[in-house]
Amino acid sequence: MIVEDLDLDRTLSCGQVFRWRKEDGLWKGFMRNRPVTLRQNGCELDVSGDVTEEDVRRFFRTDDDLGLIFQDIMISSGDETVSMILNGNRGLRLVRQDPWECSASYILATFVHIPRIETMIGNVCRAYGEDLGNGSFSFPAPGRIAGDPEAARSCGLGFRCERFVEFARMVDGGEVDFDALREMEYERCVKELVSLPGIGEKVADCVSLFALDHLEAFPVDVWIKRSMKHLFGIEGSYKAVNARSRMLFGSYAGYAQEYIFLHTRNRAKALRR
DNA sequence: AACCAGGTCTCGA
DNA sequence: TCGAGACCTGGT
Repeated sequence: MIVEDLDLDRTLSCGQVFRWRKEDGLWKGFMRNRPVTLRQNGCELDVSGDVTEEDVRRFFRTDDDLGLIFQDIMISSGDETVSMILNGNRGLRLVRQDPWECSASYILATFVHIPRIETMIGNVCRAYGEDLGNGSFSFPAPGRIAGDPEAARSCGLGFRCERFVEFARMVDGGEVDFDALREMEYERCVKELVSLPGIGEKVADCVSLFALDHLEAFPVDVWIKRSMKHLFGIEGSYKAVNARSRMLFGSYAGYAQEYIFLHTRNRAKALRR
């Protein structure tokens, strides 16, 4: 299939997803919880796996017009540094993740390095998920975890275990309405999410942005915190940095966030040589 | 072989 | 609201 304005490497290695890997030129991961392999040459995208073209377009948010989004961010910020960062990393796209998997994963992503996050998620999939063959497992439905909370203890989740299980219970019990969260406005969505176990301001922003279509969400992790101070002189509490950044970048602040994250990480990598 | 981490929670000011 | 301290444990 043909997909414009998509750079697989930038999109899948900028830290928004945890279950994608590049193996000899091929990107292997999941869409709709099914194994998918991707190969890209320019605009041509070869997809193998039990998913439709529509699934792929939905995942990569191909309706998001990067040209328009860049324009909007530039009108809002009017900053040359931003322009350079956006154009230097064009093709990076936000992806649309499943809300349950996204929130459950980010609950595990607290106070640990990324490699360990991936290990924890892998353990959870192996313990509760469906065996899909070739050593790959699906991300388990919340009911699987709620039905056997003991099995979570051997997944190496540490102090996140309780939060993770309790959250799974609530989702399984229908206490979390992701569709409603998607429909309501960003600020209220965050407010609701933060009231759930294991979800603080940062995770709430990640879920809002990566799974619930709130493109103005602006997750502030340690890296973004440093970048915002360095590049734009924005610092302070989470709320302060989040609010000022959204003010600076506008309705698509979330896209700006991903671009800044990738830019900063690439620059840090280059600097190590 | 110690060290430290995509943050959340709790509590006091 | 804000800041400070505690927090499992495994990659590096």
